[in-house]
Amino acid sequence: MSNQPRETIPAGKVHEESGKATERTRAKLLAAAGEVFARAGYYNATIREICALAGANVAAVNYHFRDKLGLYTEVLRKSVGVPQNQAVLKMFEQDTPPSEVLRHVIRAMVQRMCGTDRHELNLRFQLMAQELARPSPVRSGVIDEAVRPIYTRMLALISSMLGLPPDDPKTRLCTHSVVGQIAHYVHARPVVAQLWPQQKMTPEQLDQIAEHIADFSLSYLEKAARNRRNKPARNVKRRK
Amino acid sequence: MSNQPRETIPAGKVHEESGKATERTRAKLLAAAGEVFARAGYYNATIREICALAGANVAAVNYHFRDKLGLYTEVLRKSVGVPQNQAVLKMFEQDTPPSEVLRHVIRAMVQRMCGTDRHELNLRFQLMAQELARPSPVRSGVIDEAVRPIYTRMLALISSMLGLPPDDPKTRLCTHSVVGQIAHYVHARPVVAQLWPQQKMTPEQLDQIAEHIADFSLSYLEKAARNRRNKPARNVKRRK
DNA sequence: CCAAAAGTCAAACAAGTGTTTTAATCTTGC
DNA sequence: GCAAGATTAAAACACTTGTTTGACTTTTGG
Repeated sequence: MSNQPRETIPAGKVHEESGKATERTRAKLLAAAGEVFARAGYYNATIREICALAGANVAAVNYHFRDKLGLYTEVLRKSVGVPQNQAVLKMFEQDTPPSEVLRHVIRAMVQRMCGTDRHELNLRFQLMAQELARPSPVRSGVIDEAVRPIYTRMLALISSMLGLPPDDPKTRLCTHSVVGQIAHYVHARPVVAQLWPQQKMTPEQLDQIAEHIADFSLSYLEKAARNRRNKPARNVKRRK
Repeated sequence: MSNQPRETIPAGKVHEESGKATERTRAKLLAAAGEVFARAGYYNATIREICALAGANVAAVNYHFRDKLGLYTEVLRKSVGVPQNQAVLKMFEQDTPPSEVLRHVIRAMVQRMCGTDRHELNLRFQLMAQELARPSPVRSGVIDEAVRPIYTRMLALISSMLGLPPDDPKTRLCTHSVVGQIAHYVHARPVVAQLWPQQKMTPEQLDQIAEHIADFSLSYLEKAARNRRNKPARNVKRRK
């Protein structure tokens, strides 16, 4: 009896991006979910918010994806499995000195994790960052498929700079030092904002942060590499 | 219902556990809440878990403290306002070279934040760490009263090492680099555990981590200080 | 000793969440 | 065109959480 209470599909979008209405709902849900999950993380995101953003009913999530976790998993698969993914890993195989490669990688991670726009490529990193801070039920899989590839290459890169095996504790520690500096600006953002109000996370400032992290890290890495080259038979040891 | 809303909690009571039963309940609640809040953070902690640990009824929280936030605030006040607090800040005024002070501070923060036992002193740092990752409604106050004092001294310390003003962007960036490395092991603990299973966070390994973070950071800080001393009129700039 | 206040307890309440149901609507194949 | 299936919608459900209630028990002050 009742006319459609709220705006049904506006007349003009009969032939949208992908033809069938059902596929459009699915796509809109995925897009909205990516947005919300990337901003709020798995637990803080609510299905109702995602559906409101997508203009869909809450039951749509259960129909198209099994449940919240199914939707999240699909978002991850879309985000992790895309070919651009390879572009990220290609960063590690540039034809430049390792220090420059590291600098590029750091800059990319800072911009993608801290930036506010969530297009395709950034999404992956922002989801990863959320997973770092508040692991979802699929944490293990996310880490293995999304985090570990980058982590492994990071280990390899730093390993080559240090002249140590990739699984040497020192290599690990250095890698975590680099990643930790980056992740800090993502995780502790509200705290940083209060302690350092001038820091507004503009693209220019993000670049400055990235440059600093690179400088800060390379100082140790290059020194350790020099020490290692001079006396390659023993551990790097220079304090006290 | 006759209680005036937002009445402050009776803070002057200093009776210990041996006192009346009511004070004992209060004390047990505070202890349990400290434990749970430090482990799970404000949002993940539940009143029911706290009360179960304290052996009290859920209504006790609303009776003795106004609500969950009142309990949390009281835990913070107990933890932040204690005289041991000063001991932490004293670390910054040791009669040793700045680099050694920094090393001590880093070691203390790593052990206190990452350790599993939650006695008095560790509590403060673990609560701070939780507040860094997932700010509670009283975030602003916590930062001003608990985080900022340490942050300010850290800025001052690194400022003195760099020969730059405490609010120089470089000083800020370096401070965040140090803190970020530490916080990473707290926030991303499950991820680190999966990527680096050998890392068990034993006291010995925590010490190794702390030493590394100090070495890693001092490399840049001391080099920057040297460069600054040699040409004090211009910015530190040495790459490319 | 005993009432009144303070404190405790089990239970209920209120609000938010993910999920399911049921019916209505749309799409599709014949 | 139309019935069967696919999709959507509104409401209800189940569960968790913080909070409150009202009866009960303990403590307190005279």
